[in-house]
Amino acid sequence: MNDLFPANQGKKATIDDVAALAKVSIKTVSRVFNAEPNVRPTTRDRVMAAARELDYQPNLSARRLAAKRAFVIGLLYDNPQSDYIIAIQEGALQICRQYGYHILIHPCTEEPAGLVSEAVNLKSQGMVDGFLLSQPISENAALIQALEQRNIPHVRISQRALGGAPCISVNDEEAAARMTQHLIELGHTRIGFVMGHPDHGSSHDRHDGFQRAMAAAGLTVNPDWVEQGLYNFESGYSAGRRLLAAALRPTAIFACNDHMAMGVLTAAHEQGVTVPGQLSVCGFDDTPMARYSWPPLTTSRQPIHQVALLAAEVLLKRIRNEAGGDQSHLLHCELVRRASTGSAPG
Amino acid sequence: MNDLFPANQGKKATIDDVAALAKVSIKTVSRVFNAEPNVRPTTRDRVMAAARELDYQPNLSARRLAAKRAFVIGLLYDNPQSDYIIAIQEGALQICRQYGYHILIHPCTEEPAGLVSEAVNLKSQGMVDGFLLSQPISENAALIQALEQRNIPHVRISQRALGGAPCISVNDEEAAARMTQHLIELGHTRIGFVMGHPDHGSSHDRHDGFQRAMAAAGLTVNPDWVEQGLYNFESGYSAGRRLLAAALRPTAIFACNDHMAMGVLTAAHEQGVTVPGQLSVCGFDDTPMARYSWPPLTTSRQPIHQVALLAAEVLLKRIRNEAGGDQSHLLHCELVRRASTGSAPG
DNA sequence: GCCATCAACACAAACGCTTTATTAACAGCG
DNA sequence: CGCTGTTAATAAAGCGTTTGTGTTGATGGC
Repeated sequence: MNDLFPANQGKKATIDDVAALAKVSIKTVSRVFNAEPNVRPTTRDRVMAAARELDYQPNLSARRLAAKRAFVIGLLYDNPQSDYIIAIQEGALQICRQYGYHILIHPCTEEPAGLVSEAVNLKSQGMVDGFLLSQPISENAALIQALEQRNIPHVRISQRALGGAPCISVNDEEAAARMTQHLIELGHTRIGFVMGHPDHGSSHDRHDGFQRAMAAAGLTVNPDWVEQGLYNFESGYSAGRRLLAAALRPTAIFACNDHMAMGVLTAAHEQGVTVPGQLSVCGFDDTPMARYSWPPLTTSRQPIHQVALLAAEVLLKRIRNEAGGDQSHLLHCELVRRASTGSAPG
Repeated sequence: MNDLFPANQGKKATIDDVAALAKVSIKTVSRVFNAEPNVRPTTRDRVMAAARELDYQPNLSARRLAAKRAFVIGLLYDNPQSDYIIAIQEGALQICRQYGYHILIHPCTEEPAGLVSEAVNLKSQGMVDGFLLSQPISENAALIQALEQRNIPHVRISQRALGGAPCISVNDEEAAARMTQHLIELGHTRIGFVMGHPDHGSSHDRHDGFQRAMAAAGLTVNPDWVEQGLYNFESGYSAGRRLLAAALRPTAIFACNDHMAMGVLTAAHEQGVTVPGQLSVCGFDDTPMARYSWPPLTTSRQPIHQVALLAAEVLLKRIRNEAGGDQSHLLHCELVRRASTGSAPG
């Protein structure tokens, strides 16, 4: 800490102080701080020196008022999975810091009724410059339409194209097919599937991938072995119980996310079914939990961090009218083999 | 959606428009919107009606500049546990919304070197009005001192008193003693303990509680059965392996948090030690994961949500100079019995 | 009926920056 | 050397609030 006298006489320096000390007009100081052209290097240095000496910090409120920009992006989400949200927050923040922006979080835990007006107000009050929409709220048509109609910059993290805004997607279909193929390669033919929440686009994509891989291997999907889940532990648990209660039960269960896979594992443990001896179980997402379960869960790792980086970058470029502010991106998952999947019994 | 023409001719209404329509001065409009006294009810109604008609939204940037308040609080944290942070964010946000404030997140994942100046800048730039400090950064002496020295409002979530700011604490010592007592009541006398990260105050408090309860029951703490951990799965796993490798091993292991308890569970599973038949395991925190482990984990539920509510409320009162802005609070945990603890064998 | 009191409101000056014109400096060119 | 065009810097006008100082009309005590 070399700032023994950081609060210079208790008064914060303003742009006028800097201009006076550097013997230039305030506009020139503004130019320097906004990296605008038409400033001679020598002048620039003089301004910077003066700013440093006065410990000058541009007042953000004033900048915002004058420039009509907030230097803040809003992060909208209604996903209850902490790990996912935290990863998105961290990734987005990493980019924001590079651009000198900040993040305002806006979880929508309650009914989405007031959500649209809340979001619009946030923008019209000058709180934020745009929004990053995480799944599944990024698939809310009313919200997207409202943002689009008012020209509010936004970038969506979603598997579904919706409106004209850029969209950062993960190829869930492909990854689910890859996972199914992994089970098939282990010799499984009786494969059960636990679907995710029907409102999430990802749930359908993963199901599609499963179906495609099964068909490609010439295997039939037994409808009795396909259960509807809700992306949470409880739904996975009850789906697991139902699947394991069948007269002829599957030798492998592919749950659409890790939480449900954990539920399936618990159902198996309760009934004394060994994993992966008698039953292989796999999930999706590679949540931290997947490494800590017993046995550790085979799953598919989403590049969440990468998604967040891209989403924030595209949004900021969009806000700042830079190139690349309208590009969508498609990312891929990575299969993570752990101990919960093994060769088919018999 | 009843706002078919929300953007009234595309131009946002200002306080002048409202004043003109209501036939009062802008100062009066300001009074109404800030709930200040000296406005006749009839006048107030006229202003509100005009505001509604024009869909007036006070411009926050202008308010901030003029009032020198940001209507935003910063949330500082360096805790890697997503569930904890998300819970804190949600609780704090709940209170903030009541007061019309917002939250700016500021995780400090890297070295805390620049942290102090970052935080101070955030305040001096007018980005935030104060800070909510979560564990363990709330125990960073340099940061606390800097905030205190510059009179930056802050509230700490921590077990350790530090400086003069209000502190929201959880009685970890008591809860750990209660948990230990639970094991003793189940007949255990050979009880192992996995400590948390030495930098976290909570780790020491929980250890103290354990020691106290053991002493109170006339049991001796075998130093061979006390392992140092780091509050993560891996450290719990290796501590578990060491404890289970002992010639005479404990019949119960109390891990200082759920992550480490999961590690102990995995170590037990690997060695074929049945839980809770041969070994009881308990954790601390009641993370969502604890419900989903096998067997479900006995743990101690921290009132995280309550902590966040209180912390935000005290901070906002402090910022707004209301009563209660200097009160510290101490909350209590709740023992959550699940299947991972049972009677001592033999 | 007059002066003090007070509620209710008007006016104008900040707040600290960006932005739009505008002027000054400076080069190239015939 | 004067003309033009470009670059560097200035002056002044907002941005939409809050806030301090003034002003007015109504109330009440004597």
